Amino acid sequence: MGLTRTEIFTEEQNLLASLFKAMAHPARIAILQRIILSNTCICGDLVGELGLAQATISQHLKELKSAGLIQGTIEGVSVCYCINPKVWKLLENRLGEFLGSYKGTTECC
Amino acid sequence: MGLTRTEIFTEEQNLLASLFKAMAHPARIAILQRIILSNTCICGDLVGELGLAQATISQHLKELKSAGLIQGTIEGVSVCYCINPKVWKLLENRLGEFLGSYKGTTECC
DNA sequence: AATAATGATCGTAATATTGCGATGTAATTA
DNA sequence: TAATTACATCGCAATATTACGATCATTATT
Repeated sequence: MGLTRTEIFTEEQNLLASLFKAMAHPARIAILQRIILSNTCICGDLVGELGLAQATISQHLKELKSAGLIQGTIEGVSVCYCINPKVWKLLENRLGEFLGSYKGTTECC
Repeated sequence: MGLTRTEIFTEEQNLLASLFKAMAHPARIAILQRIILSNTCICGDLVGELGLAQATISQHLKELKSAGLIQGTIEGVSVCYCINPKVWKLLENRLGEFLGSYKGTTECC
């Protein structure tokens, strides 16, 4: 017990859940917003701007990266992160589909 | 340590994160999909259809309810759940806004 | 080469999540 | 009223997440 039984769900359900999970933390939302804002990538800035330790930021970045939402390239001494356009589009599509599948027509409960 | 430092983030960031968190599990995605499918509410059916114990389903329903995504009303001996249209719309708007704020214009990393 | 700067990773403590059996509760049926 | 049905809640074990200090690796500067 204690671990998600992914095997009993569909690919789609697991994919959506994992994308949601990657964004299910205010720090990661903040990181994404910050990256989007200054379209051109950043990184060390994040440590200064969010009030979290460097190790913590790095960990959150890793999660976003392993979910595919962002990508990072080494740029001299620092690392430049930016949105992964492909995955972002996929997310937009799947999410739009999922959320849009509910047409609040008939009032029930 | 070990607990999310919500106080250092904005309302918006915390709200988005909590909505994502509510949906960050395949079982809860499955439950939402199932509720959406048969627009009219259900409940005990879920236990039969997803391969999880009744206690587990009940727990997931509670999380979805406390996030405001669904609502339940007692219907005789059983409980009828359905989407909370208001929160769903809010979710659609906020999410659309957030995802849409990225215009994959300039390629960077 | 020595030092500094930038991040990643490790180890650890605190807390949260997931899943389930067992039990409790309220309404329905016999 | 007793039994049944449909859920909720409790309590527990296994695992995951969050945060951070400390340390490691890599590149840049002196």
